[in-house]
Amino acid sequence: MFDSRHIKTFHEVVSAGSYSAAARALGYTQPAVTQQMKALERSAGVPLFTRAGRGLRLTEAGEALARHAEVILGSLSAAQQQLGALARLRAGRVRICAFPSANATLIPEATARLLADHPGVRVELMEAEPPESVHRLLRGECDIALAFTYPGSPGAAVSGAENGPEELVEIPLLEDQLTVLLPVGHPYARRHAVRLSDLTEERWIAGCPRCRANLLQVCAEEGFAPDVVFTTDDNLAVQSLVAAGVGVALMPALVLSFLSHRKVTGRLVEPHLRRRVCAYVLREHLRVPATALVLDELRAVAAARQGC
Amino acid sequence: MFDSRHIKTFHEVVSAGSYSAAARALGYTQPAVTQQMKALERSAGVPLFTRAGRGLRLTEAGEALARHAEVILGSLSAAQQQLGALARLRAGRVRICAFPSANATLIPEATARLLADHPGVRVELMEAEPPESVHRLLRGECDIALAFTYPGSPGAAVSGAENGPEELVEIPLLEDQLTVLLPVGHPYARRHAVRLSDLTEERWIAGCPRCRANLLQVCAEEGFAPDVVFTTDDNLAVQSLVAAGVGVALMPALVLSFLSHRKVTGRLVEPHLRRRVCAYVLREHLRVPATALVLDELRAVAAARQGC
DNA sequence: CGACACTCCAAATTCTGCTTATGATTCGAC
DNA sequence: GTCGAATCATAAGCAGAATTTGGAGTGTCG
Repeated sequence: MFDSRHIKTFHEVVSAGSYSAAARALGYTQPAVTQQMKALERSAGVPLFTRAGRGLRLTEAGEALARHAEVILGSLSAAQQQLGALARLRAGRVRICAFPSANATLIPEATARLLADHPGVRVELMEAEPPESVHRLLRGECDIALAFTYPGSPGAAVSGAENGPEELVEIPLLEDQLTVLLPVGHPYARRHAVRLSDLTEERWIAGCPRCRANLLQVCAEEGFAPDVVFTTDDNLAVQSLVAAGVGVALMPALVLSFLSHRKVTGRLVEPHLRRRVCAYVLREHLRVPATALVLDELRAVAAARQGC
Repeated sequence: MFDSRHIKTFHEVVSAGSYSAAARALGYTQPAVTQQMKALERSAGVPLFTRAGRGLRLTEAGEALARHAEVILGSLSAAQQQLGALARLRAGRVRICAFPSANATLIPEATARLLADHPGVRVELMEAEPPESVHRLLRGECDIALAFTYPGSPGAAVSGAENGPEELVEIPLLEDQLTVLLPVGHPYARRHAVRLSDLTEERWIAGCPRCRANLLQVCAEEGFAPDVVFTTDDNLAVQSLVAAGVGVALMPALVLSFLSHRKVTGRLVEPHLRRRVCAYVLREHLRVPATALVLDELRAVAAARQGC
């Protein structure tokens, strides 16, 4: 097996025309080049050079190796260039798995920022609800998972049993305030904030399973069991159901920011309820430049939104 | 610049699926592989692997490098194979520059032997008279030069002034007896040997310039100046001229062996005259397997002919 | 004929890389 | 759940390699 350094030096010797010139070009001393070429000839088993007065001449084997050297150094250079592009964020692919409301808010904004500065980085997006997204991360099907957790719930992070092997890293992005979604004609629709305990007699519309579980829990903490008459994980359906007067619903502010219906309004709820939106990534993937970059953008976007 | 050994190990790790398996396959210990891959990731600037429980998974950069590794190792292997073929005499090209009578005798015989055992070796033949053939050798236009020298003449070897720089090596092949070519009707045509001093009154046909010079010299040593009525370096013409009775000629036995004319005969000459046929090669070229092989074959052919 | 440039040679130093030994971790089996 | 096999990471030690340094010979050019 030839040493790529020897090949490189050999190629330089051939194009420079002398050992000394090659040594100067490569930052070696001349004896180093002499020894490298000697080692190369040894591993080739055939002389490569013939001395011709002041210059040197290639033997048949030398001519052959010179041709191969072009190819070898070319493919080495191509590999180096491609990996360099990945390292310097001129290329890269990041697979994100997020829940629907993040896909509609954080992800597009972060992607827009990303493409502005690093047009070579590609994003692949897939959708999954919190428990599943982390599983996909652990299965290697995505690089970043976005999930939300309700306080008191087991937490999406460690829901995958042990997190020791894969070293799952949790990156808090924002605290998403929960609002109560009311039809505009509702008696509390003009209040600034609504006490949850004032809604014990309402009919409720519940969202995704974990949202529904959270609803039941916070109501239980307030001392009542909500009358859930409808359950759907389609936020648009929830909004329409509320508008139609079927019932009220808890709705994260993140979702409200991209839904709007003339007949519904979101009000802050007392006590303050919220869900934590976090990004998850395998610790080893933090060293992947493109992944780290997307995480930075997500953090920036979340911080900006938190500020509002 | 990637180290080709690292690329090879990386490729083995990818196909074997683990560091340990790659180490076993390559004859390394496991920590050696760990260090090599660490160094490779350092020079790549990007992580290449992600640990997935017992196995490992490639990152995007790792996938890219794995694809390049195929190409790199392929071209390295191709180079090694071609140089190996040259070293093991499965391929090779030898350029020989010889004088006409060698081209008609020694060269074909040696080439026949050569091709029998080493069909991959190619011979390129060019023709030149002794002074010129060595010059071509020094100019790198051929690998082996065949030349003849007459005793007492300056010698073809050092005729190129200094032989220090290029280290010209002289390899004696055979001692070529000179004969005198007589028409069959000549009074001495039946004698076993003819004394040169008996031919003082003959008309002479001279060959190439150096042959002519040799003729003049040997005659002078016998105390007479030959009456040269014709000069040509065409041996066939010489033979015909002798057959036509124009004169007599000195003719090396090597030439006689492939010329034959009913009306002429070659007789040994007294005193014994001969020319030395030698091969010349640059000392460095002795290490080129194909060149050395051809020299061996030439030596063998010459020795066989000498024995006759 | 002298000066410069190039190469080779030999020795010493610095270095990189491999190995051995040890510890931590994970997966499979009982 | 626990034991055992296997894997990887780390540290220390050592050997071999590669480079640099210093010196000499040689050809080339002015």
